[in-house]
This record gives sequence, C-alpha cells and structure tokens, in this order.
Amino acid sequence: MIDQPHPSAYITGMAAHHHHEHAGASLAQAAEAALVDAGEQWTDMRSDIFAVLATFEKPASAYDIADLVSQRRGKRVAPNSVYRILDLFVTTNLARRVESANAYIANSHPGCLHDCIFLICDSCGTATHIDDDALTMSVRAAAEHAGFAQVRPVIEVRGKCADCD
Amino acid sequence: MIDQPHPSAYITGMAAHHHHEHAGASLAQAAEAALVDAGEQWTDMRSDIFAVLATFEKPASAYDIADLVSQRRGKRVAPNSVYRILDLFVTTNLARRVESANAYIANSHPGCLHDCIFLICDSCGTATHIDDDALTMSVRAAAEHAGFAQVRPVIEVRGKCADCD
DNA sequence: TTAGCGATGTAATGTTGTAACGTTCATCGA
DNA sequence: TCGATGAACGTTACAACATTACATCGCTAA
Ligand SMILES: [Zn+2]
Ligand SMILES: [Zn+2]
Ligand SMILES: [Zn+2]
Ligand SMILES: [Zn+2]
Repeated sequence: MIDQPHPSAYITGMAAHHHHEHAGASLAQAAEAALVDAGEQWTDMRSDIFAVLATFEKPASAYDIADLVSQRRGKRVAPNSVYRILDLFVTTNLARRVESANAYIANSHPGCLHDCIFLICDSCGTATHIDDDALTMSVRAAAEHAGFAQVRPVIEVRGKCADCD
Repeated sequence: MIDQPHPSAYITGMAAHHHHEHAGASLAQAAEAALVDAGEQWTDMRSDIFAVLATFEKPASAYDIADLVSQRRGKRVAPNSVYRILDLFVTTNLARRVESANAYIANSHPGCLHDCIFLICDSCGTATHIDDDALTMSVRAAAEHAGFAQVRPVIEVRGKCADCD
C-alpha cells in the first residue's frame, strides 16, 4: 500500500470537481474513510494525530503535534512517531506539508485529489487555501513541457492576510 | 537599505522582459552590479559566497556553502555568517531560497525582478527554472483576490527531470 | 504454536536555523 | 589626534526540524 496516485488521476479526476470542504467531525470521518479506502488502518494513534492536526488554524510542526498528542494521551509521544504518521497522511492525501513553513495542515477535502494553493500569512501564520484547477494544471503543464515527469507542484503564497494587512 | 521591492514593480516591470540568463563571470559581475545598485557593499566574503553558490547545479544548503567557503578561504566560516549573507542575497534578488529543499540557488538574472518557477528533480536534485509571467501573475492575482497583500509566491515543482525519468 | 507483519516505542544522531554578543575596521566630526 | 558611530564579520550557544536503527507489542496465517 501507500502508493502515490497515478498522475493521470489528476487529469481525469479534475474536470467535474466539487471541492467540498469538510470540518470538525465530518472531516475526521472523511479522513478515516479515505485512509481505510487506501487500505490503511485507522488506529487510535492516527485518529488522535489527525484530530490534533485538524484543530490547528495554522500549519503545525511535527513537534507541536507531538506535544499536544502527548498531553491528550497522558504519555509522551515522540516526534518520530508523529513524522511517521504525518508522512502516511501526506501520502494518502489526508494532510499536506506546507514547505515554506516546515509544517503540516489537515486536508479539508481528503479523498479529493488535486493541487491546492496555500496562502500563509507572515504575520498571524494562519493558512487558507484556494482551489484553482486551471491554474495548477497550467503549472503542471509548464513543468511537463520542460521535460519533468511525475510532477508534484508546490504552490504557496506568503503575504499578509486580510485581517493583518 | 535592504527594502523589499514594491509589489507594483512586478506589475510594471513585467510587460517587456528579457529574462536574460547570465552564467560564470558574467553572472558574478551582474550580481555585484545589482548588489551595489541596491546600496550594499560587494565584500570579499560576499563575493566568495556568491561564487561558491553559483557553482552549484542543485540548491545548496547554507552548511554546504559554509564548508566550501571555509576551504576556499582556509579558515572556518560559520553557517551563521553564511545565513546572514544569503538572507541579504535573497532580499536583493541575487539568490533565491528553494523552500521545498531548505536550500539556496543563485539567481541567474539578478536585477531582473519576477517570480520564478523552480523545477527540482527528486532523483538528482538539480534545479532548473521557468519564467512564465502570465502564470505567476495569475497566482499573485488569485492570492490578492483572496485578500492577501504583499504577496510572495513560492512556486516549485518537484518531480523527475528529463535525464532521470 | 510460532513465524511474519504492521504499528508503535525508544534512543541516538543529523540537519537546518537563530539569538546574543564581541571584534574589527572605516568614517567623521570635535 | 581622539572618541563616536555604524557596517561587516566572528564566536558561541542553542533551538527547531528531521531521520536512522533497532526494540517491542499484538494480531493472524501457516
Ligand atoms: Zn477539491
Ligand atoms: Zn494574518
Ligand atoms: Zn527574467
Ligand atoms: Zn534528475
């Protein structure tokens, strides 16, 4: 298990797309469904880590998560274990890594395969995300035109959010 | 000194744009000119760090650079010092930070203000770059439409380059 | 039963980034 | 000449992020 989705899935799956955003219990449920669907187990540890991750408004570092999960379980959970599960989440599309922040964010639409554009505020740290398939497909196309294959776009925009501006 | 260029500079400076790529001595010369133009000094240390940075085909970590510059000077240069100067380079557009690699790359067209799309090969690590102003301006526009200001796009594509594919 | 396997625990270590403060050197006005 | 100022760089220490290797536990197929 834990295979990367085939690139073509992006092409075909993109045309008619809802981009339905989950939140709260609905999100956890969708995440569990997506993980099980990928042939992976929804364990207590994974459930806790996802729950903690989903409470964050800002991208959370693995260490942030480790601290909170440790509290929640009343027993130290090492960053190591958190990284393992975050990697799984990223691979199965339950979470995204925000490269410009060395941190992770829950995917508000697990099971929905597409490239997201993340907006991260330099002041307050909050992250929101835009779905613009035309734009992200153009980026993919440009990279592929340059001879790249198996592309994975990283599109993030740093700046000041409306509240902090 | 060391001011961020005003966002509007991107708009106005973009229409008629050459995207001339420098290399080797020409690049170092262009970098020096750009730095001096920004009101900063072109010191021996900065010259050495830029020279080392420019030899890399792949994004170079500050520590990589520190090692090579230490060799070149026959005296230990702490990563700290390298970071200081890399930050200056990034601010003045002599270098770019590749967020998805925690590393830096010399800007092949210093003095030329625009967003670059970096392509980084997951296998060999080499980085190339595409200039597609229509695309990058669309990303800026999307972020601004979402209420973001002073935006700084981070557009990178991970994948397999033509050689490694 | 027990061999295998997936998930998690533990410990150690490696890599990347920052903070605080000291030294050197050029410039400049008194 | 002298002391003040400020930029560049040095030194040390530490914080934050990430990986590696190996151990343990519990489940289940042979
Ligand atoms: Zn969607
Ligand atoms: Zn904000
Ligand atoms: Zn250009
Ligand atoms: Zn390659």
